[in-house]
Amino acid sequence: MKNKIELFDSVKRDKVEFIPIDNEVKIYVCGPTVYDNAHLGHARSSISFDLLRRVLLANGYKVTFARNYTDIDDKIINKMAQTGETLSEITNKYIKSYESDMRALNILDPDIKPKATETINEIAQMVNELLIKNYAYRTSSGDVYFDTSRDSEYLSLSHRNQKNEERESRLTKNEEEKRNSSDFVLWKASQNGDLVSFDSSIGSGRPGWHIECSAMINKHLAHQDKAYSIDIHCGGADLLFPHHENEASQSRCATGIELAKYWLHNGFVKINNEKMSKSLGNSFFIKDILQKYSGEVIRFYLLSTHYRSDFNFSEDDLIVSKRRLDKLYRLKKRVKISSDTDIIFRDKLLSSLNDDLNISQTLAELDKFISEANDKLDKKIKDSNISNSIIFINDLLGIGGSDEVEYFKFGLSSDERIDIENLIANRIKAKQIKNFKLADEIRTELNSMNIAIMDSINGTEWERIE
RNA sequence: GGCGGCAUAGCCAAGUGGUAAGGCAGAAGCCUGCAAAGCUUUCAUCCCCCAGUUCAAAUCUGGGUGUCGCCUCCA
Repeated sequence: MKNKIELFDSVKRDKVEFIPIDNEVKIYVCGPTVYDNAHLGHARSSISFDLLRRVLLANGYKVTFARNYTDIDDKIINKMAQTGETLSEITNKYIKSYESDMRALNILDPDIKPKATETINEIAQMVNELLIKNYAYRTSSGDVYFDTSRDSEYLSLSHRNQKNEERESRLTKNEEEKRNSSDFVLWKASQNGDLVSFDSSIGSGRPGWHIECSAMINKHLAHQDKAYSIDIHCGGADLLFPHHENEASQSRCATGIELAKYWLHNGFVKINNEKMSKSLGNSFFIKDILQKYSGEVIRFYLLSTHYRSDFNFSEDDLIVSKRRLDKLYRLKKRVKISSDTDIIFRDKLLSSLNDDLNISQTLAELDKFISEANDKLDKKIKDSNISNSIIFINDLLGIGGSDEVEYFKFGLSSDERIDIENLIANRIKAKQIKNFKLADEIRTELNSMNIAIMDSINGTEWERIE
């Protein structure tokens, strides 16, 4: 018997009990379009659904987790025109960079990482299926559009109404033949001068954006004989419409079954209370922030706010958040890692996360655990569960797994470390001859280098502070 | 214009009917040569405003204000 898990389903707009379709939980996350480095918004999304995955695993579920790469897109083609690089040169570069960022953030690697360019056949098949079933039509240029008026369930995902969608009329030249303004492109036929095109059973061209996710899910994950193709479909809140609406619609029409049983969306990362985005010029690349703080510190910071809330990023708050993580590592320094399981603590951490990933309560339990563990160590009460709990924390939250000494020395060169160690050695000598004035001067000097020191019976420890 | 989110202490942030978790900062104490770290205690008579339902509301209902977002590519 599994514990009860509740998740907020964006479609039902309510918390609902999670009941998997089958023994194996199938999750699909909309991944990045690989035309540039990943920013903090990508980090937030990845961390949110990495937590979901870890929570399901900790509850004893078998999970198959897929995250795609959109590696064919107009923005990539624009980049090709700008830089003269080939499609794969650009996409490989940014996929590599993305995966490096994800590793730094301690994101579990997906089981499946499909690419649009490796799914062309399946995309063409699905488009063809939609054409045959008359859910799609060709325009004179050869483009294929999805006819949204043919799906009575269209807009049921995002709860919009058709009238308002139809008021829009921002049509490009190729879109003038659309039957409905909300119709979207499934396949763009090759035109003279196109930098990229693929041969397929429906002719030469390239896929539209939405169709790739439907095709990838169908190829890699989907149940064929259930009420839903997959259990959980995740992505940023900005993808709910039109991306997920369109995905759901075309999948429903092509396969006859609903795409996902649950839809989860994470909130935005904001800067100065505005959504972080390329167009506003207020986005931060993950790799740039990694120069200054470890991936684990960034992970912990982004993890600390509930995944559905908007997250207002500030470096000051990041530092405050780090101080909280520091405590876990100071505790880790005090204990030797061994084994055994504290079932009660484990259940406490997990039960709050089982309530729509309530991280805030989980972290309160974590703080309590650290405080009680320190108290026991102060009082020399033996508790073999402490070290084991730290291991569980890392399994569940992806924090606390680094080396506890190295953690406090992030970003310092070996020369700098030697200087610090020398100063500390001099201070210990001064203390031994009771020259406290000199000892305090050295401590002040270390403080000015952003180094904090802690005397203990085991000698002097030091930490880099922000 | 349509649809939606959010509004809790100096800051960050849980809590969706039973009388305000947790973290940071602040204050006091223990410890320390002094510190730091750690531990203990303390720190919102009140949850944007108004009205209503209820024995009881931060939590439900109605109205209002502010703010962010989706409706074009976006995690």
